[in-house]
Amino acid sequence: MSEKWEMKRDEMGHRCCGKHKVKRGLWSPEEDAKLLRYITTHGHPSWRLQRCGKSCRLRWINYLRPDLKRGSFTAEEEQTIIDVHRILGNKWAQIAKHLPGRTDNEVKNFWNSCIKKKLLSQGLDPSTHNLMPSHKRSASSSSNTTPKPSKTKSIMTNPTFDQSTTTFSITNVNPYTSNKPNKVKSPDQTTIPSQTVIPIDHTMSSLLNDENMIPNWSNVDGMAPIHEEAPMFSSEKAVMGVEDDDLNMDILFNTPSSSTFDPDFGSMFSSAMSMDFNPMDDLGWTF
DNA sequence: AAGAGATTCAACCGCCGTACC
DNA sequence: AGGTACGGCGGTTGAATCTCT
Repeated sequence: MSEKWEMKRDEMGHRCCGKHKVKRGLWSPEEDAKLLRYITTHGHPSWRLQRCGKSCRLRWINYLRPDLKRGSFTAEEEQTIIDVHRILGNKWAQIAKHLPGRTDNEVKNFWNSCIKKKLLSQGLDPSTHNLMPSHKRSASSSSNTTPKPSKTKSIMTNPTFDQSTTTFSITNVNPYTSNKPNKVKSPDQTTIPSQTVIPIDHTMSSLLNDENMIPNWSNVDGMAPIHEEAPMFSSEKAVMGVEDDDLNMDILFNTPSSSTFDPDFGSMFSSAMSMDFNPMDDLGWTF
Protein backbone atom coordinates (compact mmCIF):
# COMPACT_ATOMS: atom_id res chain seq x y z
CA MET A 1 0.00 0.00 0.00
CA SER A 2 1.31 3.42 -0.86
CA GLU A 3 2.27 5.96 1.72
CA LYS A 4 -0.03 8.43 0.03
CA TRP A 5 -2.91 6.08 0.45
CA GLU A 6 -2.12 5.47 4.09
CA MET A 7 -2.18 9.20 4.69
CA LYS A 8 -5.44 9.60 2.86
CA ARG A 9 -6.97 6.74 4.80
CA ASP A 10 -5.83 8.12 8.13
CA GLU A 11 -7.30 11.41 7.19
CA MET A 12 -10.66 10.09 6.08
CA GLY A 13 -11.16 6.93 8.07
CA HIS A 14 -12.52 3.86 6.39
CA ARG A 15 -12.45 4.46 2.68
CA CYS A 16 -15.96 3.44 1.81
CA CYS A 17 -17.50 5.31 4.67
CA GLY A 18 -15.04 7.99 5.52
CA LYS A 19 -17.66 10.67 5.34
CA HIS A 20 -19.79 9.14 7.98
CA LYS A 21 -19.31 7.98 11.48
CA VAL A 22 -19.82 4.30 10.94
CA LYS A 23 -20.20 1.45 13.30
CA ARG A 24 -18.01 -1.54 12.63
CA GLY A 25 -17.53 -5.00 13.93
CA LEU A 26 -20.04 -7.59 14.83
CA TRP A 27 -23.68 -7.26 13.93
CA SER A 28 -26.28 -7.45 16.64
CA PRO A 29 -29.64 -9.16 16.09
CA GLU A 30 -31.21 -5.73 16.38
CA GLU A 31 -29.07 -4.43 13.56
CA ASP A 32 -29.90 -7.49 11.50
CA ALA A 33 -33.58 -6.89 12.09
CA LYS A 34 -33.27 -3.25 11.15
CA LEU A 35 -31.39 -4.05 8.00
CA LEU A 36 -33.90 -6.69 7.02
CA ARG A 37 -36.79 -4.41 7.76
CA TYR A 38 -35.30 -1.58 5.79
CA ILE A 39 -34.53 -3.75 2.80
CA THR A 40 -37.99 -5.21 3.01
CA THR A 41 -39.56 -1.81 3.02
CA HIS A 42 -37.36 0.13 0.68
CA GLY A 43 -35.46 -2.37 -1.41
CA HIS A 44 -32.14 -0.89 -0.43
CA PRO A 45 -30.26 -0.37 2.77
CA SER A 46 -30.12 2.93 4.50
CA TRP A 47 -28.48 2.60 7.79
CA ARG A 48 -29.30 4.63 10.76
CA LEU A 49 -26.81 2.72 12.87
CA GLN A 50 -24.03 4.24 10.81
CA ARG A 51 -23.06 1.02 9.14
CA CYS A 52 -21.53 1.61 5.76
CA GLY A 53 -23.30 0.34 2.70
CA LYS A 54 -20.57 -2.10 2.02
CA SER A 55 -20.97 -3.68 5.41
CA CYS A 56 -24.74 -3.86 4.96
CA ARG A 57 -24.35 -5.50 1.60
CA LEU A 58 -21.92 -8.04 2.98
CA ARG A 59 -24.14 -8.84 5.92
CA TRP A 60 -27.09 -9.37 3.64
CA ILE A 61 -25.29 -11.45 1.07
CA ASN A 62 -23.41 -13.63 3.50
CA TYR A 63 -25.88 -13.97 6.27
CA LEU A 64 -29.37 -12.56 5.98
CA ARG A 65 -30.39 -13.57 2.48
CA PRO A 66 -33.31 -15.95 2.83
CA ASP A 67 -32.08 -18.28 0.13
CA LEU A 68 -28.92 -19.19 1.94
CA LYS A 69 -28.59 -22.90 2.43
CA ARG A 70 -26.46 -23.10 5.56
CA GLY A 71 -25.51 -26.42 7.04
CA SER A 72 -22.58 -28.59 6.22
CA PHE A 73 -21.30 -28.85 2.72
CA THR A 74 -22.33 -32.10 1.15
CA ALA A 75 -19.92 -34.46 -0.56
CA GLU A 76 -21.38 -33.37 -3.88
CA GLU A 77 -20.84 -29.73 -3.08
CA GLU A 78 -17.32 -30.43 -1.95
CA GLN A 79 -16.58 -32.25 -5.19
CA THR A 80 -18.07 -29.40 -7.18
CA ILE A 81 -15.86 -26.91 -5.40
CA ILE A 82 -12.80 -29.00 -6.07
CA ASP A 83 -13.68 -29.49 -9.70
CA VAL A 84 -14.47 -25.87 -10.42
CA HIS A 85 -11.48 -24.69 -8.45
CA ARG A 86 -9.29 -26.87 -10.57
CA ILE A 87 -10.48 -24.91 -13.57
CA LEU A 88 -10.85 -21.41 -12.21
CA GLY A 89 -8.56 -21.22 -9.23
CA ASN A 90 -9.53 -18.94 -6.38
CA LYS A 91 -12.54 -17.47 -8.12
CA TRP A 92 -14.76 -17.93 -5.14
CA ALA A 93 -17.65 -15.91 -6.44
CA GLN A 94 -17.76 -17.92 -9.63
CA ILE A 95 -17.42 -21.19 -7.77
CA ALA A 96 -20.23 -20.16 -5.44
CA LYS A 97 -22.52 -19.61 -8.41
CA HIS A 98 -22.49 -23.35 -8.95
CA LEU A 99 -23.56 -23.97 -5.38
CA PRO A 100 -27.04 -22.62 -4.81
CA GLY A 101 -27.44 -21.09 -1.41
CA ARG A 102 -23.73 -20.83 -0.79
CA THR A 103 -21.78 -17.61 -0.65
CA ASP A 104 -18.33 -16.93 -1.94
CA ASN A 105 -17.20 -16.27 1.60
CA GLU A 106 -18.59 -19.60 2.74
CA VAL A 107 -16.93 -21.45 -0.11
CA LYS A 108 -13.67 -19.67 0.52
CA ASN A 109 -13.73 -20.50 4.20
CA PHE A 110 -14.62 -24.10 3.50
CA TRP A 111 -11.80 -24.36 1.04
CA ASN A 112 -9.26 -22.86 3.38
CA SER A 113 -10.36 -24.77 6.44
CA CYS A 114 -11.18 -28.16 5.00
CA ILE A 115 -10.60 -28.89 1.34
CA LYS A 116 -7.16 -27.39 1.18
CA LYS A 117 -5.97 -29.54 4.01
CA LYS A 118 -7.63 -32.59 2.62
CA LEU A 119 -5.89 -32.15 -0.71
CA LEU A 120 -2.58 -31.61 1.03
CA SER A 121 -3.03 -34.76 3.03
CA GLN A 122 -3.59 -36.58 -0.25
CA GLY A 123 -0.36 -35.16 -1.57
CA LEU A 124 -2.09 -32.79 -3.95
CA ASP A 125 -1.11 -29.19 -4.45
CA PRO A 126 -4.25 -27.18 -3.61
CA SER A 127 -3.41 -24.49 -6.12
CA THR A 128 -2.65 -26.74 -9.07
CA HIS A 129 -4.43 -29.93 -8.03
CA ASN A 130 -1.40 -31.79 -9.23
CA LEU A 131 0.54 -34.35 -7.29
CA MET A 132 3.20 -32.60 -5.27
CA PRO A 133 6.84 -33.62 -5.29
CA SER A 134 7.38 -36.48 -2.89
CA HIS A 135 9.36 -34.48 -0.33
CA LYS A 136 6.55 -31.96 -0.07
CA ARG A 137 3.97 -34.70 0.18
CA SER A 138 5.75 -36.37 3.02
CA ALA A 139 6.11 -33.06 4.78
CA SER A 140 2.45 -32.28 4.51
CA SER A 141 1.16 -35.73 5.22
CA SER A 142 3.33 -36.10 8.28
CA SER A 143 1.86 -32.96 9.75
CA ASN A 144 -1.47 -34.65 10.25
CA THR A 145 -3.42 -32.04 8.36
CA THR A 146 -6.47 -34.14 7.75
CA PRO A 147 -9.33 -31.75 8.35
CA LYS A 148 -11.78 -32.40 11.05
CA PRO A 149 -15.40 -32.26 10.13
CA SER A 150 -16.94 -28.91 10.75
CA LYS A 151 -18.92 -28.86 13.92
CA THR A 152 -20.34 -25.41 13.88
CA LYS A 153 -21.54 -25.48 10.31
CA SER A 154 -23.70 -28.50 10.76
CA ILE A 155 -25.97 -26.74 13.18
CA MET A 156 -27.07 -24.18 10.71
CA THR A 157 -30.37 -24.68 9.05
CA ASN A 158 -32.41 -23.05 6.40
CA PRO A 159 -34.27 -19.92 7.17
CA THR A 160 -37.90 -20.70 7.62
CA PHE A 161 -40.93 -18.68 6.89
CA ASP A 162 -44.07 -19.00 8.86
CA GLN A 163 -46.83 -17.63 6.72
CA SER A 164 -49.34 -17.84 9.50
CA THR A 165 -47.41 -15.47 11.69
CA THR A 166 -45.58 -13.64 8.95
CA THR A 167 -42.28 -14.07 10.65
CA PHE A 168 -39.02 -14.88 9.08
CA SER A 169 -36.87 -17.00 11.30
CA ILE A 170 -33.22 -16.69 10.68
CA THR A 171 -31.68 -19.64 12.33
CA ASN A 172 -28.31 -19.06 13.79
CA VAL A 173 -28.20 -15.32 13.67
CA ASN A 174 -25.35 -14.54 15.91
CA PRO A 175 -25.59 -12.58 19.08
CA TYR A 176 -23.56 -9.47 19.10
CA THR A 177 -21.44 -10.92 21.79
CA SER A 178 -19.99 -13.29 19.31
CA ASN A 179 -19.08 -13.49 15.70
CA LYS A 180 -19.82 -17.15 15.90
CA PRO A 181 -23.14 -18.70 15.20
CA ASN A 182 -25.51 -18.87 18.10
CA LYS A 183 -24.87 -22.16 19.65
CA VAL A 184 -26.72 -23.56 22.56
CA LYS A 185 -25.90 -26.84 24.12
CA SER A 186 -28.84 -29.09 24.59
CA PRO A 187 -28.91 -31.41 27.59
CA ASP A 188 -27.42 -34.21 25.53
CA GLN A 189 -24.64 -31.87 24.50
CA THR A 190 -25.66 -31.75 20.88
CA THR A 191 -25.35 -28.29 19.57
CA ILE A 192 -28.55 -26.64 18.58
CA PRO A 193 -29.07 -23.26 17.08
CA SER A 194 -30.85 -20.45 18.71
CA GLN A 195 -32.95 -18.19 16.60
CA THR A 196 -33.64 -14.60 16.09
CA VAL A 197 -37.14 -14.23 14.83
CA ILE A 198 -37.44 -11.16 12.72
CA PRO A 199 -40.83 -9.95 11.61
CA ILE A 200 -40.77 -9.55 7.90
CA ASP A 201 -43.14 -8.16 5.41
CA HIS A 202 -44.32 -9.98 2.34
CA THR A 203 -42.92 -7.21 0.21
CA MET A 204 -39.61 -8.97 0.48
CA SER A 205 -40.54 -11.40 -2.19
CA SER A 206 -41.00 -8.64 -4.70
CA LEU A 207 -37.62 -7.30 -3.81
CA LEU A 208 -35.94 -10.62 -4.04
CA ASN A 209 -37.24 -12.07 -7.22
CA ASP A 210 -33.83 -11.41 -8.62
CA GLU A 211 -32.07 -14.71 -9.00
CA ASN A 212 -29.33 -13.75 -6.61
CA MET A 213 -31.62 -12.25 -4.03
CA ILE A 214 -29.72 -9.03 -4.26
CA PRO A 215 -31.64 -5.90 -3.48
CA ASN A 216 -30.97 -2.56 -5.02
CA TRP A 217 -27.96 -1.18 -3.21
CA SER A 218 -28.19 2.34 -4.41
CA ASN A 219 -28.44 5.13 -1.94
CA VAL A 220 -26.48 3.46 0.77
CA ASP A 221 -24.62 4.85 3.73
CA GLY A 222 -27.59 6.35 5.43
CA MET A 223 -28.13 9.12 2.94
CA ALA A 224 -31.74 8.29 2.32
CA PRO A 225 -34.62 9.30 4.57
CA ILE A 226 -34.81 7.10 7.56
CA HIS A 227 -37.91 5.03 7.95
CA GLU A 228 -36.74 1.89 9.55
CA GLU A 229 -39.05 2.22 12.46
CA ALA A 230 -42.06 2.26 10.19
CA PRO A 231 -43.20 -1.18 9.16
CA MET A 232 -45.05 -1.31 5.91
CA PHE A 233 -48.70 -2.19 5.94
CA SER A 234 -50.96 -3.39 3.20
CA SER A 235 -52.12 0.07 2.25
CA GLU A 236 -48.54 1.19 1.87
CA LYS A 237 -47.73 -1.83 -0.20
CA ALA A 238 -50.58 -0.96 -2.47
CA VAL A 239 -49.09 2.47 -2.96
CA MET A 240 -45.85 0.85 -3.96
CA GLY A 241 -47.66 -1.44 -6.32
CA VAL A 242 -46.98 -4.50 -4.28
CA GLU A 243 -49.94 -6.78 -4.00
CA ASP A 244 -50.31 -9.99 -2.10
CA ASP A 245 -50.69 -11.71 -5.42
CA ASP A 246 -47.07 -10.93 -6.02
CA LEU A 247 -46.08 -13.13 -3.18
CA ASN A 248 -44.71 -16.50 -3.83
CA MET A 249 -42.92 -17.97 -0.92
CA ASP A 250 -41.96 -21.05 -2.86
CA ILE A 251 -39.86 -18.91 -5.05
CA LEU A 252 -38.56 -16.93 -2.19
CA PHE A 253 -37.46 -19.68 0.08
CA ASN A 254 -36.66 -22.58 -2.14
CA THR A 255 -33.64 -23.11 -4.29
CA PRO A 256 -33.76 -20.54 -7.05
CA SER A 257 -35.13 -22.15 -10.13
CA SER A 258 -33.06 -19.87 -12.26
CA SER A 259 -29.87 -21.28 -10.87
CA THR A 260 -27.40 -22.49 -13.39
CA PHE A 261 -26.32 -25.25 -11.09
CA ASP A 262 -25.89 -28.54 -12.75
CA PRO A 263 -26.33 -31.38 -10.31
CA ASP A 264 -24.05 -33.53 -12.39
CA PHE A 265 -21.45 -30.84 -12.57
CA GLY A 266 -18.92 -32.85 -10.58
CA SER A 267 -19.00 -35.90 -12.73
CA MET A 268 -18.94 -33.77 -15.82
CA PHE A 269 -15.74 -32.17 -14.69
CA SER A 270 -14.21 -35.34 -13.45
CA SER A 271 -14.32 -36.73 -16.94
CA ALA A 272 -13.47 -33.45 -18.54
CA MET A 273 -10.35 -33.00 -16.50
CA SER A 274 -8.41 -35.52 -18.48
CA MET A 275 -8.85 -33.58 -21.66
CA ASP A 276 -6.70 -30.78 -22.90
CA PHE A 277 -9.05 -27.97 -23.65
CA ASN A 278 -10.21 -24.59 -22.64
CA PRO A 279 -13.12 -25.51 -20.45
CA MET A 280 -14.58 -22.05 -20.53
CA ASP A 281 -14.92 -22.18 -24.28
CA ASP A 282 -16.08 -25.74 -24.56
CA LEU A 283 -18.66 -25.59 -21.85
CA GLY A 284 -19.99 -22.25 -22.82
CA TRP A 285 -20.34 -21.11 -19.24
CA THR A 286 -22.25 -18.03 -18.51
CA PHE A 287 -20.73 -16.50 -15.41
C1' DA B 1 -10.16 -28.49 35.59
C1' DA B 2 -7.29 -25.57 33.21
C1' DG B 3 -4.27 -23.86 29.92
C1' DA B 4 -2.32 -24.00 25.22
C1' DG B 5 -2.75 -24.55 20.65
C1' DA B 6 -5.74 -25.32 16.64
C1' DT B 7 -9.76 -24.35 14.09
C1' DT B 8 -13.64 -21.84 12.37
C1' DC B 9 -15.87 -18.22 10.06
C1' DA B 10 -17.92 -13.40 10.18
C1' DA B 11 -16.22 -9.21 9.13
C1' DC B 12 -12.93 -6.17 7.36
C1' DC B 13 -9.27 -4.62 4.02
C1' DG B 14 -7.56 -3.28 -0.31
C1' DC B 15 -7.99 -3.11 -4.90
C1' DC B 16 -10.24 -2.99 -9.42
C1' DG B 17 -13.89 -2.07 -12.76
C1' DT B 18 -17.78 0.56 -13.92
C1' DA B 19 -21.21 4.18 -13.84
C1' DC B 20 -22.19 8.68 -13.34
C1' DC B 21 -21.42 13.60 -13.16
C1' DA C 1 -11.22 13.52 -19.86
C1' DG C 2 -10.94 13.49 -15.05
C1' DG C 3 -12.87 12.82 -10.55
C1' DT C 4 -15.84 10.46 -7.44
C1' DA C 5 -18.81 6.92 -5.63
C1' DC C 6 -20.10 2.43 -5.49
C1' DG C 7 -20.34 -2.66 -6.29
C1' DG C 8 -17.84 -6.69 -6.36
C1' DC C 9 -14.21 -9.76 -5.34
C1' DG C 10 -10.18 -12.23 -3.23
C1' DG C 11 -7.19 -11.99 0.69
C1' DT C 12 -6.64 -11.43 5.55
C1' DT C 13 -7.69 -10.86 10.39
C1' DG C 14 -9.02 -11.95 14.93
C1' DA C 15 -12.30 -13.39 18.45
C1' DA C 16 -14.96 -17.30 19.76
C1' DT C 17 -14.89 -21.95 20.19
C1' DC C 18 -13.11 -26.53 20.18
C1' DT C 19 -9.70 -30.11 21.08
C1' DC C 20 -5.87 -31.86 23.17
C1' DT C 21 -2.74 -32.56 26.90
